[in-house]
Order: sequence, then C-alpha cells, then structure tokens
Amino acid sequence: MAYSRAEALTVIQREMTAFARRARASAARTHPELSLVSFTLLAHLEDQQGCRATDLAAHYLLDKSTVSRQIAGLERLGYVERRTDPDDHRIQVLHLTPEGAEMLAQAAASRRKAFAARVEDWDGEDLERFAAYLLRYNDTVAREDETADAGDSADTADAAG
Amino acid sequence: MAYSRAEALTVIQREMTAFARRARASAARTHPELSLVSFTLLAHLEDQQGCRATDLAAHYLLDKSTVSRQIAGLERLGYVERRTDPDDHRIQVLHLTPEGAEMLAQAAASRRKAFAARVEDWDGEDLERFAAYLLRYNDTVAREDETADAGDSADTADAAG
DNA sequence: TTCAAGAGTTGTAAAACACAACTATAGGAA
DNA sequence: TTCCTATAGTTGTGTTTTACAACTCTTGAA
Repeated sequence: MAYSRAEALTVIQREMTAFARRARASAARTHPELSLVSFTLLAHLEDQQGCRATDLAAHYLLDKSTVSRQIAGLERLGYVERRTDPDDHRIQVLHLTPEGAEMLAQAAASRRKAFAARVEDWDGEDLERFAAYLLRYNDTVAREDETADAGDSADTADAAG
Repeated sequence: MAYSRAEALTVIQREMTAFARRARASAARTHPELSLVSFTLLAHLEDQQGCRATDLAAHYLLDKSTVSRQIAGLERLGYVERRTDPDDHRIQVLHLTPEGAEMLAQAAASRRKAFAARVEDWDGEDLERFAAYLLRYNDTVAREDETADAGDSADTADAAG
C-alpha cells in the first residue's frame, strides 16, 4: 500500500489486462456450452430487458456483423428471440427466451460459485469498494464512447481496455 | 455504497467481464501494430526478465501451440529472441530484444496516456486500493492454478474469468 | 539402453472477428 | 410526390486467434 500514483496505474493496467487475457479460456472451461461472448450478450439482454443488435455492438466494441452472427447462433439455440419494433421496421428488439434466461442463470450460477469461493475471505467493505471502482472506471469508458460517437475521436476511446 | 455482499459479487463479475470483452478491440484501436496478446506476452517477458513459452501459456491460460505461434510471429518481427538453456536444451528462454522493448514501451505509453486521462480525477488512495484489490484477486486465481496443476480440479480454476 | 516426461513445433479445424457490399426501412428535402 | 441520406441488419470474404492432436527432440531415471 505504498504505491506512487504511477505505480498504481501500472499495476491496474497490468492486472486488468491479465484478467482479460484469461477470461475467455476460463469461461470456456467452466461452461463450455456458452462462450464468453454468448454469455455476455445474454447477460446484457437480461440486464437491459432487451435491446438492439446495434446496442450490443456499441457496448462491447464489436462489429455489427459479428453481433449479427452471434445473435443468429443464439437464436438457433433458442436462447434469443427478435421482436420487430412496430414503429420502425428496421429495428429488431432482442429478448431472452425463457430457455435463454434459464441457460444464463445456470452459467451465471456456476461462474458465481467459483468466484465467490475466490473472494470468500474478503471483507464485505472491500468487495463493495472493488465493485464501486470497477463501475466508476467502466462508466468513464462508456462516456468516452458516447462522445466519440458524436465527434470523431474514436481512437482515444478505451485504450487500456 | 450500500451493496449487499451478493450484489457486490454480481457487479464485480459483470464489470470485469465487460472490461474483458472490450479489451481486445480497445487494444487494437489504440495500437494496431501490437495486438492485446502480443502486448501482454511482451509485457510478461519484460516483467519476468525472460521466461519460457510454457510459463506464458500457464500464466495466460493459452495452449502451448498458441504461444508457440505467437512467439514465432514476435520473433519474425524482431521483438523477441530465444536463448536455449545451456543446461537443458529442451528449454528456450525468451527475451525481449531492444526493438521489442522499444515497441512495448511505445504501446505501453499510448495505453497509459489514455488510461491516465480516464482516471485523472481519481484520488491517489482510491487508485492504490483499486490496484491492491486487483492484485489480491489475481493472486488468488494464480494460486488456484498452481494447486490445480498438482491435483486435478482444473475445472474450478478461474471461472469468473 | 530403454522409456516416460517435459518443451516446443506443426497439421488441422473451428470460432471470432472485421471490412465491405448489400437489402430494406425511415425520414426529410427538392 | 420523388429523391436522397441515414440507420439496422445480413451476407460474402478473408484474417487472426485458438485448441487439440500428433509429432520431434532432450532429459533423467529405471
């Protein structure tokens, strides 16, 4: 706990990145039937109570074609359904099906179990603070993306990523 | 700041995952000539002052074939060199070349710049705590992997990813 | 000397991904 | 109205990342 500001920045970047590098493999091991991508897309649909493919692409910095194919796969599996917006037929609002919600819940539960074990000796206050820091950081990134959409400085958006 | 423990867990998992999902695209945008994988491999080589391909694979949960090809690419680019261990000719200790160190420094600097801007209004103490939490969490995961190697409970290793 | 284990490479295939070109819809302007 | 531009999404195509399996080479121990 005697970091300089610069050291803290270095550590945060390195550890966040290490975490990110492991994420895919970890998810694949714990729940082979639902990749990290699929899991996060379903989770976002649940969180948002449905949204457009475009919103998913923006939120996860993916090309719309990638999202389109991912969603097509999830639809084939029966986890996602499309509801065309009655006011604008260009828009398909994506929703979890009951099967999708169930699968998400199962995957979340097994992930959650391993995660909870990993932080079982953490103090509740530390967990809260950790959560708050992550939220604060990710909110900053999200706001950058919004302004980047308006302007053109997309290259400054989300670098430590 | 009035999360229950369960809520904090949920938030941490969700936000870490969202971060992980964006990481690749972000890295690609900020520094197109050095992918997230390449960057992390080079960074680990610098951090460890050289290591084996096997160590990289274990640390990032990648298959040894994946690491082998990544390293081959970095070697072609002149960023990494191999030094066969004189005592054991099976082992190739990987090291950054001066060019690799230079490239890493440049990529780190541009990532760092964007990152620093994102947390510029953060209090130093918060940054320290955030860094400490990440270290603490990742250390737990690393220890799990070690014990998993000894035993056979690889499925419990690194689930929240 | 034989043999099992570790380090690394290569063959192969699948998945994720981006870019570009396309269709279709919507909404405003001439 | 017609035309033009923008948005939402799909599809064609090619690259990259990745894992698994089979292989070579080296080591060390039986």
